[in-house]
Amino acid sequence: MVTLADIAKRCNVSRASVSKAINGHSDIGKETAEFIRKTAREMGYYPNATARTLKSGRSQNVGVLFVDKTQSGLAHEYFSKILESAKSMAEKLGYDITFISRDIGTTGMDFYEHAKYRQCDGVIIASVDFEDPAVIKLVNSEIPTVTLDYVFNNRTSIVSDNVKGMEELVNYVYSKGHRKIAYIHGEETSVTQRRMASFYKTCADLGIGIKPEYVIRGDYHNPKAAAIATRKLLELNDRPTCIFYPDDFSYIGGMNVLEKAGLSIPDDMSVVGYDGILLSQMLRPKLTTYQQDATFMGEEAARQLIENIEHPTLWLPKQITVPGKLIEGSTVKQI
Amino acid sequence: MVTLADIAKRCNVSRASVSKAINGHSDIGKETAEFIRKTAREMGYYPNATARTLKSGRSQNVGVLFVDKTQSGLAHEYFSKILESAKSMAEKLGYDITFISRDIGTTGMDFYEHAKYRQCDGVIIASVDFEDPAVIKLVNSEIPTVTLDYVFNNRTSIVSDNVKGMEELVNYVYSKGHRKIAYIHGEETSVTQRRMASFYKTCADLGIGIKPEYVIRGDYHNPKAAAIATRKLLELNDRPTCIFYPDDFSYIGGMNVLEKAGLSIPDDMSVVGYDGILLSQMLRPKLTTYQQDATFMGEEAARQLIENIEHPTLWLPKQITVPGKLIEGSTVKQI
DNA sequence: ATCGGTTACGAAATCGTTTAAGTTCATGAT
DNA sequence: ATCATGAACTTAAACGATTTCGTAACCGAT
Repeated sequence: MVTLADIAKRCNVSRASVSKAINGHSDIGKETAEFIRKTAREMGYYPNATARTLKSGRSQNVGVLFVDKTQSGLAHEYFSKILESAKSMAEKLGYDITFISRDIGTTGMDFYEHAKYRQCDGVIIASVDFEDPAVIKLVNSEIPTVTLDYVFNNRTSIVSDNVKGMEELVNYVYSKGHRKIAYIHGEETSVTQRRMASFYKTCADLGIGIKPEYVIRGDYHNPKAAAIATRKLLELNDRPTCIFYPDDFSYIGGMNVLEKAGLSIPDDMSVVGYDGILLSQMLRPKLTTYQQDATFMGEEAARQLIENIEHPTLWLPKQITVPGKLIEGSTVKQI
Repeated sequence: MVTLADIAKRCNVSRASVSKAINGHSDIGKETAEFIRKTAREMGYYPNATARTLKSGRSQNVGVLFVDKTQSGLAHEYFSKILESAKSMAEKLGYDITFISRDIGTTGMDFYEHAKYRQCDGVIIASVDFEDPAVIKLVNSEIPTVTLDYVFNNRTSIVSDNVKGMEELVNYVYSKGHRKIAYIHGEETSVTQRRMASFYKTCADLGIGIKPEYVIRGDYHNPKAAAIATRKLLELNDRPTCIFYPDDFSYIGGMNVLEKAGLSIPDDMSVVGYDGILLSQMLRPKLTTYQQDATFMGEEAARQLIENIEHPTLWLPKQITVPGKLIEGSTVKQI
């Protein structure tokens, strides 16, 4: 391994000068610096992140917390897209990405300790139980963090605009003539709360009442739960004319139930999803859904976090709401 | 931050003794060690991976190379499952996971240099272009590596048993009476080669000839390509009775074409997929497919890599073939 | 009393880099 | 001629751990 000392010896300068040349500091002669850099290249030098981190306290490494309650975190297109784009952006800005988990090996480290152990400059938090004390400890620590789809008031957060999303969907199906709208919602999370509130409010603003039995609990990314909920809706005397699913993937479960019941989509039942995953646009009929801009969210998370890391003084917690867009498929009939 | 020195001072011992106590070395008194550990706990000490790595040369960190030609790497359930399970296993064994990419920031590091820069103890390589010189450089370096679904003769590899998978699928549809079998295959990769070879061989063994026009190129994870290929097959005078798709996801494209053509699955056309992703079991009719054991593959990759890292002397390159299992859905008709 | 062998600990070097605090020397101002 | 200034380097001390070697103390055996 080529070290600064090797280059220093070859160039007849001190290690300090080599370091300065490599890092482009100002107090080094232009020619000397160039000569040193040229020699370094020739000798096949590349820096040692570990030594650099130890001395400087900065690792150029961001952690990601991506714990998966439902075992579907990474398998979920929405989250994997966020991760993928956050990774690309972080790399573009010169940072690597390391997964932060609890309890690596046998050491009982929590998230905060793990992040410190690896000297992460910051942490991106997504798809976790945000009420977990370990998550709260991390968020309240001195380590910069950015949360996705959850807001802590002292931190920057990137949230998909669930209010607007739900509003647009409701308005859309309303414009198609629907008044009896059912909503199969996901498990109790802040995202669900926001969507539900927006659902109720938009309906109220439009002057449509929603029967209590039209709002049923399902689960995100869970076609089976959606199937069960769909069956319940079909058993009602006064059936809805349109069903909102927790997300595109869970809609598959509902789709099967509807087809088995001999109901054609959208002629006998209209449906909408949420997420805008690739699959939804491959199904026939194409699903009407609200596409969240996961790519932008991931990029923005990385950008904001690194901004916070590199300019801690002029940083203020921001709440960034990312709009998506309604994708008009063919699953909502004009009535 | 609490350091070894702080603990040493508090305990009135040397830093060396603290290190020994923490790491459970033998040349330290039992009681002293216990006392030191207790004090360390009280003081809220946790080690600094960076310093440890710098001195010891071991980072307890493995890199993953997960480059995405098709932009679908992480979005692909198969690969995200592999990653997820490799991550869990690595963590269980005391290792963290860092993504290794080319060209972090503006430095022109290749994969090998990047891995060295971060002092990765080993690298898991999946879903990349294995003929990329940068990948080959990494694989031929002194850094332990494990490859997934690709074999280098000097390295351990974990490959899904594509030969057996294809064989079982062909035998299955043969047993259902099919003789005119079409195969829409993925892009040219070693996996495709293996599946194709097995497809032809199994058909030959069964004594069925395959018309050249029954074998068409599609793409992995690409419903549109599958749709186009499916249309071509439907235009044939002598249509196949069963179509093999590159994978479950791309089958969606074919499914739409078949339905639009008024062909019912499996009554008018039988189909099989590959992968066994969650979606395939949610569709109706349930897709007949070959489920790859992605979870085991990821775990095994981590296990093997860490074995190689920790016992380099008694290590030999291994090629581990992981069988999957046929999932009998309802998309193949008995004829 | 001496010797060899453990056991338990400490001193000090080391990993590769960064950086605060000098030092040297030429330059220009007074 | 003197002195402040600044550019260009060097020195040396960190950063937090690990690890080799050394040594003191104690044990039992001769």
